[in-house]
Amino acid sequence: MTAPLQAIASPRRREILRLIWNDESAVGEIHRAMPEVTIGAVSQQLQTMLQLGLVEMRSKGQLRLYRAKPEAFGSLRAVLESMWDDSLLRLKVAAELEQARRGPRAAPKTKRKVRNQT
Amino acid sequence: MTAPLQAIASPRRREILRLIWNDESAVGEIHRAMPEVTIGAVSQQLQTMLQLGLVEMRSKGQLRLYRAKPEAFGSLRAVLESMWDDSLLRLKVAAELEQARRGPRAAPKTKRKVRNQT
DNA sequence: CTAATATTATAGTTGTAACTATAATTACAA
DNA sequence: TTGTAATTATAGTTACAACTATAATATTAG
Repeated sequence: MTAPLQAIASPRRREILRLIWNDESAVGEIHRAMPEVTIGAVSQQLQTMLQLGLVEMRSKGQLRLYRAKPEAFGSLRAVLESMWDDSLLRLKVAAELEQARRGPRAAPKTKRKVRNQT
Repeated sequence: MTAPLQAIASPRRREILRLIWNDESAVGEIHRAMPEVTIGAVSQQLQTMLQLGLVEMRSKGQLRLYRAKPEAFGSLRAVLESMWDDSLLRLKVAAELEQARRGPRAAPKTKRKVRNQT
């Protein structure tokens, strides 16, 4: 789920995905819609999404035709909907909160925090 | 719509949001659930989301109680769903593609590309 | 007032995503 | 073969998000 999330979080990847959501396109054709970046940048983003299984590719002559795989975004959709609708999730969250209240075990004051834990 | 998207794209912010999705919590209480970062980091993320209108805050004594605003994520949900369901959007995207095919105006070869256009 | 607690403000550090430039690859055509 | 077009690979750069450390602020209690 986190892969499709990262994909649509980037404006550039959203732009690319919209172009190949319904029809396949060659890299150069996609690039024509966003001439403010190099074609290499477009190719890189496509490679990334290909590795994540979010798009598919087929060769045709010297062209590489890319197409989005909407199915790959289904899990994201499900999670998003659950944030509002799924009462079971709400109970789960409430339980976790309650547990956090009960076991507060303070972090040691002298502990050196690790950096950049995205 | 892009604001809530950025919010849920970060694992840390997702973690925070889940904790205050149903009930309000003080910063210190939220921090107890993620002792691997400093409380300052937690406060910063809350400030960011507060500015974006994704959470709300009220003071109670020396505490600041934060709570998520699920309504603020509604537009995101709508956009996500439209990616699959809304046939009107599909037509729109197809039209844009068609336009891109017709007006390909090549980028000048010598043009120095601007960097880091996220 | 001072002290303690909770949080925020601020400045600095760092990892990484998104980019550029350029070389290498691949497919096709003359 | 040589040449051209399309794309990818690679190495380098840069902006920024996420963090740390620490100082400042606010609230309550004694």
